[in-house]
Amino acid sequence: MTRSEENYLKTIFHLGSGDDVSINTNAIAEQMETKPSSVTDMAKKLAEKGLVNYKKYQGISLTDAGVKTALSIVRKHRLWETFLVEKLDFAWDEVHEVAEQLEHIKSEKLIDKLDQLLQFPKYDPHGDPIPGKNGEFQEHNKDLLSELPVGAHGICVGVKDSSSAFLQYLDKHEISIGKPIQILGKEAFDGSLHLKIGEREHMVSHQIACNIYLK
Amino acid sequence: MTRSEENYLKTIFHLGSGDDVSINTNAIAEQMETKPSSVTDMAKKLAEKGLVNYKKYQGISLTDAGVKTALSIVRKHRLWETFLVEKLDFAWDEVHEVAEQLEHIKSEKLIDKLDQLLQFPKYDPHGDPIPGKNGEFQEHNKDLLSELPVGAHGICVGVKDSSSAFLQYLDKHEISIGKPIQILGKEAFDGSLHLKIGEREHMVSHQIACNIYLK
DNA sequence: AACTATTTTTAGATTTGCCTAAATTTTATT
DNA sequence: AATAAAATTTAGGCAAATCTAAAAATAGTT
Ligand SMILES: [Mn+2]
Ligand SMILES: [Mn+2]
Ligand SMILES: [Mn+2]
Ligand SMILES: [Mn+2]
Repeated sequence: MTRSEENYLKTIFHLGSGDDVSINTNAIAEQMETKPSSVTDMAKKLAEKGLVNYKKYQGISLTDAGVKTALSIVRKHRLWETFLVEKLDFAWDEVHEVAEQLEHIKSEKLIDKLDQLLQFPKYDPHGDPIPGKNGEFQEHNKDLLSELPVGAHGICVGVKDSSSAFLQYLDKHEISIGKPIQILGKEAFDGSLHLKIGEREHMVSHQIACNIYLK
Repeated sequence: MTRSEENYLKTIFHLGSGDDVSINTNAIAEQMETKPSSVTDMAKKLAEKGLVNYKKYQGISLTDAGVKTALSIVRKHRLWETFLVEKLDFAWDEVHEVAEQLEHIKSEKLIDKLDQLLQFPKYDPHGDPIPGKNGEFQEHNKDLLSELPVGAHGICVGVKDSSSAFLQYLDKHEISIGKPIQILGKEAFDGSLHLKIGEREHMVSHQIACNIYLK
């Protein structure tokens, strides 16, 4: 399994939300910052190896073997991100790029030992579930802040957007995983929310609310 | 800097013992398990980038920039090996392969933080010195067991051969870094040594003695 | 249904790193 | 010094992963 193949599988997995939905060539190309023709080439190769279902012009989906492989890469990615934050004091907006590299290291023992060192974490620094050795994982049953009614309250358990810019915005406004959040009011005009975050009160735009998960 | 380029620089560095000795094309090819013609190709590329001195048929040596790059890769390799042993309970004969992959991860912050987590180690699990951020390192002033006279004693501070087979031999005979060793006698015929290792006595062949460093 | 726009695939080229086989240069031996 | 052996380089080619440009298929619109 080459690094490129692994990255394609992971991208297809994420675009399909793990289910075996059929994904567009263009969507994959955009996500991977490559050209559709390159995606077609790789689709053929992965189909050859039994990792994706591919019929010309019909889109691409992962086979069971493909899902299994994708999950093992996601597992590595999220374990490494957790390691970087927990053991090396990285901020949660600094880990993704490095984990993109580390996820391709080939050593079963390494990842098992890492899991053990971290005491078998269930969620990564962004609240995303970490698949176990056999691919099983527990997704929080969470809701987008933007979809909850006024008066709702809960604990922040994750973020949808993991970009550095968004995470730094959250840091600046002291929003982090584990923080209790209550919706005090909603602006009808633009959907912006009046929140109570811990002890403080804050206004956040609709766009922000669309990227915060509450439980 | 590609992974392949980094591996060539590291190999040239090791074959030249760090000095700017001129290395044979064939020696590099053998060490890297590749063909001499591939080495020639890479020599041209690295020379182009100012990392090696290369004139046709004259052998290859590292420039100052090349040494600096090689040292930074060696630093990463040895820090990762130390991490694997100290934090993930790998045996010293299991770390090299994985470190071969990890040494190519690109993140200055990662390696600095790893260094810190390990409390700035000076030597790796095989007794080899770990270069600092600026390439400086302290080599033990050590001697090969095979070159010491009868009666000599000291502490095992390193191994020359880091192969799994050799390290497992040492484990089996309870020879490890830090162990006191004394030469009780030497067999004139085959150069094998009668040793006191800790509290035990052992015979080791000349070949073994050629791969253990004492201080 | 016919036409247009979009998506997707094909064809052909490029780069990196490697290979084999042949040519060249250097080194060792008569 | 001539010749043989060994080391090294060149020439040409291949596979992976990408690209551009053109062709083909699908989807959307009058
Ligand atoms: Mn990530
Ligand atoms: Mn990746
Ligand atoms: Mn090593
Ligand atoms: Mn390497």
